[in-house]
Amino acid sequence: MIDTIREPKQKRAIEKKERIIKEGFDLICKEGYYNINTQDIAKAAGVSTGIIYQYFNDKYDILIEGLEKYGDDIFFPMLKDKDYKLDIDNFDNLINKMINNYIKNHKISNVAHEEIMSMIHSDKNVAEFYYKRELDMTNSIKDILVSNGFKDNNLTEKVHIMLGLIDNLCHEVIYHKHDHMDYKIMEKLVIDNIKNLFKDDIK
Amino acid sequence: MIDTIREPKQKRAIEKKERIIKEGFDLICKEGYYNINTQDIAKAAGVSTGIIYQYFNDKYDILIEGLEKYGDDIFFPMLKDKDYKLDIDNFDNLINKMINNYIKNHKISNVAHEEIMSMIHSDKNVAEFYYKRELDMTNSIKDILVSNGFKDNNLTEKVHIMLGLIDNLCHEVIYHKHDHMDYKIMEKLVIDNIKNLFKDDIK
Amino acid sequence: MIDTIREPKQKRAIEKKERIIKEGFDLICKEGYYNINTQDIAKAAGVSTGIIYQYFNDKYDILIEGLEKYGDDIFFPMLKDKDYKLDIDNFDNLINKMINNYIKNHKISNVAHEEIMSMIHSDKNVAEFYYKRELDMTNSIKDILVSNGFKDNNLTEKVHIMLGLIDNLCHEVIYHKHDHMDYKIMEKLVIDNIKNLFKDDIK
Amino acid sequence: MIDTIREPKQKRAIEKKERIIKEGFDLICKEGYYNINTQDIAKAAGVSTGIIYQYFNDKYDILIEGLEKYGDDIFFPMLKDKDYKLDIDNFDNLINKMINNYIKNHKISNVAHEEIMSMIHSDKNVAEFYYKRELDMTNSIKDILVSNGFKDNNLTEKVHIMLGLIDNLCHEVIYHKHDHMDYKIMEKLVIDNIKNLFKDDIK
DNA sequence: TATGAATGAGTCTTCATTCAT
DNA sequence: AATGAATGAAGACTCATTCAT
Repeated sequence: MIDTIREPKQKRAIEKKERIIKEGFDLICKEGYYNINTQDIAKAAGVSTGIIYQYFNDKYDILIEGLEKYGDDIFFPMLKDKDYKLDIDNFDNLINKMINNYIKNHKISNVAHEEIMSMIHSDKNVAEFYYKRELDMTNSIKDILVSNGFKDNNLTEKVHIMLGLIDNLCHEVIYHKHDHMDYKIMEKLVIDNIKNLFKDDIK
Repeated sequence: MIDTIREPKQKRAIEKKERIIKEGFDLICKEGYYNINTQDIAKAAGVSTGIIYQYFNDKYDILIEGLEKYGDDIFFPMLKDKDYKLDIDNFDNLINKMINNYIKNHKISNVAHEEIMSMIHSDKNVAEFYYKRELDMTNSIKDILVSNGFKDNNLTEKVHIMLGLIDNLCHEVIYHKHDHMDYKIMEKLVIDNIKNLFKDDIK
Repeated sequence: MIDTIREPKQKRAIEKKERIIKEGFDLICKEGYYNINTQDIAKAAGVSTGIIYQYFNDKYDILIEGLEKYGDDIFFPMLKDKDYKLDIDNFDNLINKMINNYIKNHKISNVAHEEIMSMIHSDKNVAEFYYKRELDMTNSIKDILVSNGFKDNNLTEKVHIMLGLIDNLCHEVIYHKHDHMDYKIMEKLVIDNIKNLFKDDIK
Repeated sequence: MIDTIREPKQKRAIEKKERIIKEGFDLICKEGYYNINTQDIAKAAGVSTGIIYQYFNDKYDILIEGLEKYGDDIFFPMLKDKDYKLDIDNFDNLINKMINNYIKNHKISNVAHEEIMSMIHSDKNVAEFYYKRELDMTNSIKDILVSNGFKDNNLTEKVHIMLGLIDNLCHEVIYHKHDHMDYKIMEKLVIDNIKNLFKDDIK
């Protein structure tokens, strides 16, 4: 039949669509995609179930649009942070900033993080989104380094490894609670390692 | 609910329960927890749907028991590999062996890997299982190193970082296909990094 | 329910109502009453969904008004054909003309025909409409015959039977495709039969 | 996923499936396919909604299976009537018998008749079923005539026309109530016509 | 023990109709 | 008069779990 998805033009309608995405994505992140239903989303967004299907093809659509809209906030808020570019007076600063950012970030959207991470492993589109942004992030960091005088000697690969190290560290710090792991030491080791990684490129 | 779960005593009954765990876990890994139903599991195991509820509280139980029984095969097959302990004539060998193992392993149970990884991020019990085994693995490697003369200088933390590096590398190699990433280089960088990590401890 | 149906007075409003009837009836005929929705109709008519309910009580109303306005075009276009009256130089001509008309007619609005036929069998009002017009048609033919000198010897019944014969023939010719049926023969037989029917009345 | 339609093996299950078909088809015939829902059917059959989907792919399936099982009873009960073959002592008898049968038949399952007739015009599979059985009926009558000494001189076509005449007559008698139509006369005319149709073939 | 038929609450989605603007 | 956003009841269908045998 006729395509019934409407792109809202009016301000109120746009706000409503936004609200559905925001609240829907939020619920999905908090409770899990399979644990919430369209009625929950409608209720959370303060709309009727029907309206959802005028703005979205299906429940899955809400997830995807939510991801596009809020995914960066959860996974790569640095991508949006203009200041990021500026204050790399020394390398340690950058690393420290990144670690702190990652941790802060994980802590803020702890659950969301995990639920979406979950879908990265089970849903093609979510995975695609994530890996694309991960690459953006990698390139973004690389650019910062280059513009700070780093030699581009396999920089992409190095940055990618660095991000992995940081991500693992943060994940460990926040979730694992492997009791006998000394996170202060671990952080120091990771920083040393990153520095070693770039030792020949740094200006 | 009255607890009617029976622990099978007879050989045939035990085999039946095993079969449910094996086939059920297999299906869950291949298709995803939410994409298979108890009938599918029953059919695959060659039993009736009813019998499932004499051995398990619910569908979720099958996942958990499957994880306990087969989780190591998927995530940490090295833990069961006796030979692992023996042939570390030099450090490079160990690292190489681990990388190859990880990759082989990922490739063999690619889908299972991803589906369970997904649940690690959304299910507390699965996560708990995973992190516990990850620690076992860490300790196991640590023991190997110690018994090969490594100094225990924050060894736990170092091994953990190493495992993270390897895991990230392998994941990248197998899934990401970030086109412009040079994986040969990346592998070299990772190995160098690991060596740097242990540079003061190696005998 | 408060009766808020407005009979449009202004030219533009009248045109709008007409358009809803025309396009709505068209869609219903083409796709089936249950397969189109009011949004489809509104879109096809170039109006808003809301306005429909100012001119019609409900979706069903559109069908009925469409039927009244366009039903004859689909089922009994001869009723509107002025020339019909004139050129019956001989009886064979009339029969042939009718058969050809029926077939042409079926072919033109093939789908509409079937969809409305369907409703004749399931909807009282549609049935009523159809049978009334069928009677009009019968009487109209009867008048033509009488004005051409036929004796009125159970003419109504005979014309009715004739129309049934023609309708069946045409339906068979167009739809059935009963492979081993010889339609040329069938047509001849039907014509013979009709002639036999009127053998004592013809002038 | 795995195909879940079950063909019931146990007596009780078979009976249940039968009951769903019978009551479901009945409801569809009485109320119209679009006016009943699966819950109605389940309730009428004394089962749960879930069980329906173990025996049928969907609601539509019930219609089709009902048609296959009970369609003949509604449209062509003569096809099942063994006595039909025997007592054609004269032609008038056959015709009379057929007319009476048609009428009785229409009267018994009046509504069913109409609802299914409706679907013949809007659903391909229903149409296909009907036309196939109509042909069976035609051939069956033809065989009876041949075995009673009729010459096969375009017999198929003639029988088809005859059936059309009878069907129209009966339909008129039962539904139309065209007040000023004399059905006694009409019946006589139809019989005469049929006889004329076969005048050269009768023994 | 075991079967597999049966349950029915719960899911996503549609759409005639209403309502705020 | 007109718009089109919004409603929410209703529909088809699924599936973890229970139950009669």
